[in-house]
Amino acid sequence: MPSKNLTREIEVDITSKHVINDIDHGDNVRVRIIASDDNWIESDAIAQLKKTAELPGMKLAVGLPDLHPGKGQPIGAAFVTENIIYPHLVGSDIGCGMTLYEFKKSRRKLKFDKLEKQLRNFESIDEEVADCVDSPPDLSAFDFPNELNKKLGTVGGGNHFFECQSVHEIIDEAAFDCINVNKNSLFLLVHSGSRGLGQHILTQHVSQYGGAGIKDDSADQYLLKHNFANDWAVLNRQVIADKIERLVGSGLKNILDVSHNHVYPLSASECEALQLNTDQKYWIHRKGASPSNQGLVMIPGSRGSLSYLVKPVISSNGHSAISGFSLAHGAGRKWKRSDCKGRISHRFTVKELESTPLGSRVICENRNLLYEEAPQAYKNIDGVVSDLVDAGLITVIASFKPVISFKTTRK
DNA sequence: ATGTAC
Repeated sequence: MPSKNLTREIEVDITSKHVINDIDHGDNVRVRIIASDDNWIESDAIAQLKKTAELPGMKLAVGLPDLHPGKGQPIGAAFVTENIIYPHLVGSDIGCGMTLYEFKKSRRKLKFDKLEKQLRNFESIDEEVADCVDSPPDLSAFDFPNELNKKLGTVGGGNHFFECQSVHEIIDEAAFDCINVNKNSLFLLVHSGSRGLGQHILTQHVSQYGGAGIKDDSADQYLLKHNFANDWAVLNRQVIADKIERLVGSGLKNILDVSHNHVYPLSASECEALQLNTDQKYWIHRKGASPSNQGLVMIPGSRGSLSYLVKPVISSNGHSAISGFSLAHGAGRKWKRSDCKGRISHRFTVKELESTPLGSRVICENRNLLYEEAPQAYKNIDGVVSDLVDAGLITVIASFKPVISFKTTRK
């Protein structure tokens, strides 16, 4: 693969703006986009990244190769702040992420026609499964509404999905061997989050404090709720897998779980790697960005393309500070949701959209979602992954091919 | 993304 010019770096001087809340932000903020010149990124997303970088206490704003516009702040971005936390930069789906499993039942015994039929029953057991989760999170600890736990084990809408996959190509044999899975197995990738809970927490926070950030010495309540939502999201993905185990009659072995919407403190060595004053406290906000400092990461493409299992590069001075210890979380949208129906419905029939060029099947009874999540609505994952490779942030272990993608059986 | 908001 030819080496490309990477990292368009923009220095934004915000010294004269926004002196609020006793937070000194006299230093320049660094705004960085990790993308090659041939990776098209919407100008709105770059404008949102720069705008967000002007928030008080901001030290570093990184756009990953899947950067695209969001609601006010961009998606596919990581933000390092000093002594302040911004709940709206985490967003409403706190703890949203990816979990990868290996089906224990051998691939030969998993017939795809039968598997599809079994998975089509996924939502018919929503209630009974949610009601018998072994140790449901204690919502009363924060006065959260009891109904929230009824969503445990549900996928949700938007870009959420689960997908059965097979190994397409192993690029790094040694690293693949370390994962201790069979290359002939079927795999399950689950993408979901904290459903109504994260939404509730953000709404509650905004109604109490407005859109401003919180100084971290008074952020305990938010952080406790945020951590609760992260745990809830991890459990949600686990319960989704439990349902699939039950429907398919195969065990599932967990390989990795990675959240891409959260805020966490940076360690002392990470602060040092970013050349930040270690007397202060620094926070990494990730909005649609995977951590590069927590082990292996799965970067899925659209339902019509490959997903990549990658190993973050650990540089001599720790994990890669250049990207704010973060990676792309997916391909990134190319088209706005509202544009998809108009662009796609006259080109493809529903039947055509229910399978993909890679031969996989799509379970999505909701017409709008079928258009909004069509492969054409997303950028090419290969370019996103090669940008991360060329930036020295990852090495690729293996690629995975979709077999069955599940969105919803509800109209 | 959300048992949305118009």
